[in-house]
Amino acid sequence: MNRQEQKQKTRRAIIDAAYSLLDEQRSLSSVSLREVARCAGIAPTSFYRHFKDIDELGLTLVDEAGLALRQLMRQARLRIASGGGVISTSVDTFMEFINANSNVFRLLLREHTGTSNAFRAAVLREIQHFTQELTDYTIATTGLSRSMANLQAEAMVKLVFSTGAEALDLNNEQKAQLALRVKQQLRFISTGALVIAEQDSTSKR
Amino acid sequence: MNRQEQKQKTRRAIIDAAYSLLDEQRSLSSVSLREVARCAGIAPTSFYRHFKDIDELGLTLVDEAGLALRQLMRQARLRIASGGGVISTSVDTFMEFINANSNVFRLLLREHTGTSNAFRAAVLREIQHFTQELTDYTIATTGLSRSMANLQAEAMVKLVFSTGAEALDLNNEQKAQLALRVKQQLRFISTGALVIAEQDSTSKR
DNA sequence: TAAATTAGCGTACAGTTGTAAGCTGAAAAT
DNA sequence: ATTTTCAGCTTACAACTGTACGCTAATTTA
Repeated sequence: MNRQEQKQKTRRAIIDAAYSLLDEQRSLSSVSLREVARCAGIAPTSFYRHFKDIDELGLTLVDEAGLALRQLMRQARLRIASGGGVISTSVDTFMEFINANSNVFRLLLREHTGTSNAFRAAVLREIQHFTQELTDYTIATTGLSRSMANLQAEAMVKLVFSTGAEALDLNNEQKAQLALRVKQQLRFISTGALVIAEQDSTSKR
Repeated sequence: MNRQEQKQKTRRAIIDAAYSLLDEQRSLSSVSLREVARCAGIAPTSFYRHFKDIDELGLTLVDEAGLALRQLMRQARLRIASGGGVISTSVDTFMEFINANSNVFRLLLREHTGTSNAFRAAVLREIQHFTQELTDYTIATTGLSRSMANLQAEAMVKLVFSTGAEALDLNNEQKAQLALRVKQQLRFISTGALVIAEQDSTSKR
């Protein structure tokens, strides 16, 4: 085996070890370098051959998590194209993501309100990316103004993330009920934005 | 001075010390018993005369923070009674709270998505309390059904908390803009809920 | 006044942490 | 074939953690 290949493999082992440590009870800031190293099967000091800090590893994890989210969005768009309501399909996709990658989503949630400025900023960037794409989609499909579409998208993303956080602690049946609730709530936002946009445009004439 | 009084005073010192340590960079789980003791001006072991754990202290903090929130809600209701829109007044009150008690709000935010089940549950209870009162208020002022009012209130609370989290990192001007945005978004929800409720009732006839 | 209670302290210990220093052996470069 | 590079190791250390144990001095109780 190549030297570079071997190094990449170890790097993967470190990243996977970190993910596996991020269960319900642990956050990035409470995971120690030695613990990660132990779990990855390397000596503590070997960690430095791959990352400068635990923080550098953390940023890598956030980036990977963000990438997973973006892939999720693409998947959702594909499903919409092949029929099914926008809201319903998006929520279902999101919920599936949370189920399948709960540790990844938990990471984003925790670091979103976490103690590291760098991590917070990184997560915020990912969420804004998320919002941006939803804004564009909204403009294209509803003809709303950019500012209105952006307001609507932002509200929706915040609501969905907030609901996702709640879903993490629930069983499957409760998750299904929660999904129904959030779909209805998203319809409130979408309908409200539409009505208010109409009001604004007619009152100006 | 009484012995009990003295003990209460020290207990306060411990609690205040913990709050003062909870700045942008620290969370409850990263604050050590020794650190709190040091900051409160007592010996590490004296901590145990007041709390069994660091966790017991944490729960006390969450409870106090929740109480502060409930007081905030009462204050907001008073202001609404003396004129001013419900939404606008509530958001302004909330934003003032975040400004004046940022460490308290940060505590709630962090522990809401944090690593301790007990803390998460405690924060969740406070938020549900918050939602419940808004639901009742909505029923009383709009005549919406309980289920619709509850959906609306839940969405609003999640949106406001989410926005509050974002506001923590911003300067005053940005906060003001954010407040405007969230007010508009809340109107989306309120209007949408109303319209959909009407649609539902007419379609049934 | 004598006895009991107790808030707070000092000492101590075992366990953890991050990371500095230098070694080894195998892969890569010359 | 020889040298260089470098991923991973072992050892080591100082700093920090939670908390057990027992003492002290002051307040409270009897």
